[in-house]
Amino acid sequence: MSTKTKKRPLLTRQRKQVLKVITESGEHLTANEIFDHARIQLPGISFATVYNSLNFLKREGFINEVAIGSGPCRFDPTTERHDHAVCEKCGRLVDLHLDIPNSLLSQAIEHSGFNSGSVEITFKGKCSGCQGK
Amino acid sequence: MSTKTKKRPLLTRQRKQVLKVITESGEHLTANEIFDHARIQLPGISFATVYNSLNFLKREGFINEVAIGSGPCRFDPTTERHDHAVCEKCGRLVDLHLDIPNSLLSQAIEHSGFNSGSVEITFKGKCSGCQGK
DNA sequence: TTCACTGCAAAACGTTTGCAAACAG
DNA sequence: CTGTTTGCAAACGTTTTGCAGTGAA
Repeated sequence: MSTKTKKRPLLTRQRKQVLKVITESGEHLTANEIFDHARIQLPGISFATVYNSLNFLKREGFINEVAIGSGPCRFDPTTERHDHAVCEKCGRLVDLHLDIPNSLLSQAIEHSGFNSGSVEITFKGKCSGCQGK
Repeated sequence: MSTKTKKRPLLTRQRKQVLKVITESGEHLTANEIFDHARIQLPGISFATVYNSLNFLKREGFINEVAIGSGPCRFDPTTERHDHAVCEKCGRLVDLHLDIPNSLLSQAIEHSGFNSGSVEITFKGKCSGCQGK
């Protein structure tokens, strides 16, 4: 209930660049890859700043983090609710937009005892390139 | 289609112990926690062997790996299809058994272009202990 | 004997942190 | 001036690897 001034978002040059890399890539990049790409236009940027920016952007809701297995996290510019397909063979990660029935959401809330939240589906299968194997 | 002898499972003492710890804990332990617990009954067991065993058990389908955020992986003795609820505040992880409509599975297959696979739901919300915050 | 598994230590990897300098308000 | 962010390097926690020794068939 405070009337104090909100902490403002402060999108610095570095943070903007990190966000831009993620948004424009069309993929789900790792922190390392984001660093490499960001460095092209901002040669002085450091690793720590990339991680710092990623945490900031995550906290402020500009991006999402996607964890798969024990490997590095990937970052997703799509913040609206959506799902993922992961290839069990090669680890390929693809966005999906599935229709979640309301019954499923209420079932999840009921079974977990958690407060209302969001549902995310991970579909594990074999991508087109790995089907034969 | 081979008629060759299958590689036998080879459940050694160490691997059995790791599996036992995971199965009997009722939680989703990290590799570190599994090591600590396994050491009680098998004092000589090493870290590397725990990881080695975890990879073996994973590969052979005895356990599943659950990744959340950038933290350590957790291990799940439930290998049948099921879902998870993760608390966004404290990271608590709970098993769920939700009814997945067939339409959702076929939608996932269709949208992804992947071969048939399995669907896993992650429900993100606030657990009972974190609701007020 | 043979071959896979274990234990140990060290390395590799991903991520975070401490701190001084740079910067914005 | 004050507080935040940056860059650098070093630390940290997690996971993997190399290799000699052990143990089971």
